[in-house]
Amino acid sequence: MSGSPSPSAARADTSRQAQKERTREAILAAALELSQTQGFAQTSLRQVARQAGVVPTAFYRHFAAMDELGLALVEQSFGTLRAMIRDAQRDPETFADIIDASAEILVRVVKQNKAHFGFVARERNSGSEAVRQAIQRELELFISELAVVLARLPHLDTWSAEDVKLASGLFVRNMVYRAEQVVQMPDGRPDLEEEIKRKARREMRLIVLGFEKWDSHSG
Amino acid sequence: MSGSPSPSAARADTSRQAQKERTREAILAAALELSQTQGFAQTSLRQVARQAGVVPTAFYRHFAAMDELGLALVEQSFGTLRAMIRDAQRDPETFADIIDASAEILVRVVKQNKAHFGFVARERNSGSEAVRQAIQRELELFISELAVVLARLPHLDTWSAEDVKLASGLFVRNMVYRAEQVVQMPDGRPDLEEEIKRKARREMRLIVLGFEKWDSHSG
DNA sequence: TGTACATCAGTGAACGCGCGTTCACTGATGTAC
DNA sequence: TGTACATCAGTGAACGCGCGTTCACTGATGTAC
Repeated sequence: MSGSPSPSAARADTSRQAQKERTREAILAAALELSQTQGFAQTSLRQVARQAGVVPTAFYRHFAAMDELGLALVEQSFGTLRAMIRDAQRDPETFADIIDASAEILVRVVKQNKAHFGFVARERNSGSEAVRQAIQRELELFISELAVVLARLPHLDTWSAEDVKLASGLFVRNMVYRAEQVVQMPDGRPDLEEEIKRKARREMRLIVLGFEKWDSHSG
Repeated sequence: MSGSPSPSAARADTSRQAQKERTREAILAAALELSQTQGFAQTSLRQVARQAGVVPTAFYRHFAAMDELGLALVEQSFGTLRAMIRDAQRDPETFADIIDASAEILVRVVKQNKAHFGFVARERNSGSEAVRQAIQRELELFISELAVVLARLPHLDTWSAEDVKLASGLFVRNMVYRAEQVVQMPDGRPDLEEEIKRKARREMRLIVLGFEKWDSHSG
């Protein structure tokens, strides 16, 4: 009850630093929203400033150019992606099947973060050189991280590191594809959502069957 | 020897119709080339006209707007993609393994048509609404066409139509991904080229192993 | 607590530029006789 | 073949617009005493 905010915390609301951070967030949010409908490369500095509620020149207090903003959005987006994987790993096993759980989590998290996943899908192949390279590097890193998780599973635990990474790549790229579909899904269509989950599950099962046979081939 | 061109064929070089067609081709080629480095959406009508060697207003004799040009490029690109599949089907079986042949053909054809494949990869998720939808429709069609071919193969010949299409989708999407890599590959790096082929082969084999097991599961 | 000065996030005017689109035009190709 | 007229692909000037970037500025927040 008496836990009143400390003076410094209360002052943070109006401190220069806090205000600057708020403006920065507004710029990031504005760019992300505008990117959703017209793509980041077609989004102008002046549009971002207008949407963020600042004058165009204020932009330069936060980013040297649009490319720098783009890289910040890449970082933000992959933060969301990593949070999803952490989520999936600590999820209590309420699903009998890990594939069912993955499909559920994928669709739920992507739906909640359409802007970030859409940004990655769109700019992966079409962003500026810097943005594109940042995304592809992050995706490679992400595939390696998932490979570490996969390497502990039955069948895969005897594979070579390269084989596990190949499997991880197939999973991630198929996941990216299904995520693109979720992003483009119109609102209020649970039927489409179930259809995507169903397809994702069947694809994952087909790949896993390959795992099992590959295992007995080379193991 | 005496097979001289017919008068009408000779005149075609300077006929109004032939000249118009040549300009149209120049515009398409200019747009494709400019798209490669900066993306189609960032390519302006004036840039295209300049590169094609005509004045900006001449553009309107051929296309109502840039979007119409974009749709023409989608058509052109999928023509290339379909030619690749026909190529693959009538290829004499000089390879013991159909997977080896597919990897070879994929890399060879994509290398020869980097502009078209790059266009599809880039604009698939980031083009204008019209261009994006056209590409996604063509890709779906393409997956259905490949499904017809796959349905004749061992193991798959007993599958349901839906299962075959799922397998076809996995193949095509993985092919699209490896094609993106070939497009981005610097020239004169046969080592990278071999690496991509090798990975593509291994991925296809893993999926095919899934086929075989799925087969005995549900067949 | 009060005062005097420093910092710096955000402002607003101004610039030159490339853009898409309009319009009246030119002159080579095409057609009728 | 030669002439007179029609067609129409490509021209060139002009327009208003939004763009990225510069610059000197303002006034609230921060700091030293």
